[in-house]
Amino acid sequence: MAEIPTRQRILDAALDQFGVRGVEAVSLDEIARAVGVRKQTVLYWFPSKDALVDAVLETVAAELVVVIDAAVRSATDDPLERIDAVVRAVFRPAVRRPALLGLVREVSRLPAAQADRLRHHVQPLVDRCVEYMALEMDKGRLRRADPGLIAALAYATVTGIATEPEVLRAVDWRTNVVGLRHLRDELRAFLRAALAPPAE
Amino acid sequence: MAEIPTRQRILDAALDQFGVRGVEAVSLDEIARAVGVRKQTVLYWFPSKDALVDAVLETVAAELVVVIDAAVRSATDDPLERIDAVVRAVFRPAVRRPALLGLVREVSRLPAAQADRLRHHVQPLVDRCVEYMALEMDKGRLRRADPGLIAALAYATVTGIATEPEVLRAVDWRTNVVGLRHLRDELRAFLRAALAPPAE
DNA sequence: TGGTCTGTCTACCAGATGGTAGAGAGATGA
DNA sequence: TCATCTCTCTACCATCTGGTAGACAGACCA
Repeated sequence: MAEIPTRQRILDAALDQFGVRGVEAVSLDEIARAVGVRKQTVLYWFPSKDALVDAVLETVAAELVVVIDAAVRSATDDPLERIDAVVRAVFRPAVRRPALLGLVREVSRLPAAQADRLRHHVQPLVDRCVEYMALEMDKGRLRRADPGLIAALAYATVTGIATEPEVLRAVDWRTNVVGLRHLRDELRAFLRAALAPPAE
Repeated sequence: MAEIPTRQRILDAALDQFGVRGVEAVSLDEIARAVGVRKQTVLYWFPSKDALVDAVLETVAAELVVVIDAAVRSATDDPLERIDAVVRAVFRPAVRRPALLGLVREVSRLPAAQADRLRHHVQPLVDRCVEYMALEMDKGRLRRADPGLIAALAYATVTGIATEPEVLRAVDWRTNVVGLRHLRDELRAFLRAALAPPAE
């Protein structure tokens, strides 16, 4: 069994903790402890906490872009199908590892410089998405609305439901396999209804 | 002009900071500074940081319950109108003061005891909402789906869009009055489409 | 053999953190 | 007048924070 290099293990642990508890709330000592190493080893691989945050953001952004890109490409031409494919692709990793989207959410609390860097990674994806939606609205295959805000709203729905298990507990939802599939299907139906053009 | 008592000013400042930056990331010193008082004065009014967090959660929960309750009562019988009324009622304070819903979101990072306390406040509201939705689905006035998950999804959409200004910036949205009204209307249309029964 | 390079460590440090102890100023009431 | 109560303060404290300096052990290389 090949062992995972220290640097990667630090990145993993940092992603989990930052994403779940927030960047400011997590100390280098805690990350080091989770990895089974001393704080100074963390500082050897990443010269400062800021550098570590940057690296984590970079990997998350890259990963998300790849997953979403693949999903978009794999789906049929129909926009509702495409959106569906993206939801299915993002849903599993996101719910299994709330830290992933949790970290994306964390951006709004980050200092501007770091937020900008992450945005820089994701912006092309967003732009393409908005353009695409505008086009499909013109074709009458999506409900006519402000494409930018629609994209933001869809994002908010998916991210919110994936990062707030507490809310799901409040409505008595179960975390098992059946519950997961049920949630995913409700999410897909919800988005589909929200985005489909009105039946004529 | 009557001056606001210290205790209240501490609560206000704490709500803003906790909601925007996260509970763990905010120190008592920072709150004290924002109020214009020493940390020990904060600790005089609230014997510990935990006690302060509890108090803030309590006031937020109470406030939200009142606002939502009033909106529900003021609307007509139609469920889509009711939901619309709630969105309109929550939207203004939420977007003006992102800390409000930000703090609700913060619950998923809180220790279990505090999360439970907040849930205890909000649970009756949630239960009533879910029951009501189930009823209206039976009447065919809401799209048939799992009422609990639908409630959670609608919540995720509203909270997400109100607490993540970064996302709105990514789609080039403007924070002015026109932008605000536009956003509110798109949000209402989005939810309406997601919740309305399919046109027959 | 000796020297350099890599990765982890121990030993610190200055500053911030949540919290305790108790002084002192002003109002209130006997 | 004196005592008490209410509120805010200064002075501390142990612990934790991100970060520096440098020791040390093993691998690689001449």
